[in-house]
Amino acid sequence: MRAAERSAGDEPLRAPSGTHDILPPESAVFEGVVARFASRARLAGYGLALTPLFEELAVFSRGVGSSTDVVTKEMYDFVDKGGRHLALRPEVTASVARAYVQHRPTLPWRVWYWGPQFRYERPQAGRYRQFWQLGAEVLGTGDPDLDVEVIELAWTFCEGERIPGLSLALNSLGDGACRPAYRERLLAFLEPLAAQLCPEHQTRYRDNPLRVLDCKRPACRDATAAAPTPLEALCPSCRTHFARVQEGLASLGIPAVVTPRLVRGLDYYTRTTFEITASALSASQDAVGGGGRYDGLVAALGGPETPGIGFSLGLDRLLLARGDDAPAPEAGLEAFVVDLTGGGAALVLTSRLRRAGVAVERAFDSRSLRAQLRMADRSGAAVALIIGPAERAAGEVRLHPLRGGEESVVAIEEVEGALRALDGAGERPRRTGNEEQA
RNA sequence: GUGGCCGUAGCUCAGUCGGUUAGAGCGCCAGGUUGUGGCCCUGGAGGUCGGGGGUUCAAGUCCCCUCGGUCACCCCA
Repeated sequence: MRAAERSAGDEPLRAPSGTHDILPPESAVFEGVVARFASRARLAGYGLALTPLFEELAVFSRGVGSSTDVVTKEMYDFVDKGGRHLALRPEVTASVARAYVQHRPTLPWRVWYWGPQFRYERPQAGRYRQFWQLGAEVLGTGDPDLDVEVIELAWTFCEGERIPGLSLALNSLGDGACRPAYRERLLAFLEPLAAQLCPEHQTRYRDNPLRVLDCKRPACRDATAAAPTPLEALCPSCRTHFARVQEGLASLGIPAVVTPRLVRGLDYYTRTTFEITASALSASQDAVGGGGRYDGLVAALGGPETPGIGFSLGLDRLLLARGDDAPAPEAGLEAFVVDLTGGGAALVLTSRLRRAGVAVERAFDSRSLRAQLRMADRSGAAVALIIGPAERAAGEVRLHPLRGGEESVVAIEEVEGALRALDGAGERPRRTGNEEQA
């Protein structure tokens, strides 16, 4: 079945598999989360970085690592009309590092971001082909205090979003000094056990032995029960760094759980790595976010040796973990214009009010008064502004409160003042009956 | 990539052993009230029963294929 044939059929068009529409009113929840993250990030000195949704393939193959699943099987890559080999971004950290190399802003450089990412995987609950992330990255300092600060931002933000059952896993993977030696040691350990590993890792363990530690299949779990962990192989400076990160987290009251087998799927991590999980998510997709230090990434992309650390949070999963409390938000409308004279009066009045900063809607198609008032009621507006032939002739507007109150008539030039007055009065809850009668 | 479950109206679903013109609730539209929303009442619009093939006098219902959705494995956010 060719794609062309498939789309030529007369089946209704729908969003591609693994993507989903985020529409009102739920989209307002999404919007709110992003806005709260933005303000937290700003407090900590981060600026917004908007990098392209697609990059040269090499940004990811060299940045993320050519043996990772993300790069080998999950990338949406394509050749454009100019023959460039591009890929939709499967994550953002590598893009940020590329942007740093390209523009060389002064260090330390703190940026936050949000936007969609793409991975070609089989969709399931909490896992999409286009998914949304919030994240932050800091380049230019290897100070462990920064690790603490970055983890704190991720952690306190999740807490602030009232996600139930949060926990924080922490590990250190070592650096350029101790990791290669550890890798050899692990390989030597795995070599004689290869036949006992799960089918997938029987050959793959050579490319990326650390991943075997993280494999959830019983075969690998049993075979590696006694395997050395990166933590016990840390060199002195990595050990000191990790100790200070733990101290710092403790001093802020952040409950990190040291998890020696936490590996994570991207190759660029060095030293500190962490993952935030939520018990409300299904056991296998319980990560709402994760991150870590990547002191070699910038150099791998052709820049100078520059340490860095960051994290990203899955927006879709954040919302999923928080449950369906999606607070159907009000439209926020102040007024709804009901025009019984053909619509021209509404056209002029809504325009005038909107220019004055009043949130206002109207009906179209010259519908009946009853129909227009029904729309006004459902719109959530506080008041209907009725213009019939009589009002129009007199240069007036009838103010009809929709949530209780007395109807009144004002000169059309004074509508804004009257709305303001009503708004002021509404601040003291005055229930004048009229709502919910048995 | 592998496996389980599910496809009937915009939404949630019913549809008996295969049997007449495929139903309900919600939503939407109109009217009840010639200028007053919600509640109530009446009426209306809206369906390739996912698609194709087969069995049968007869298929929403049984069989095969296919497409789509969903959940899980794997991996990750």
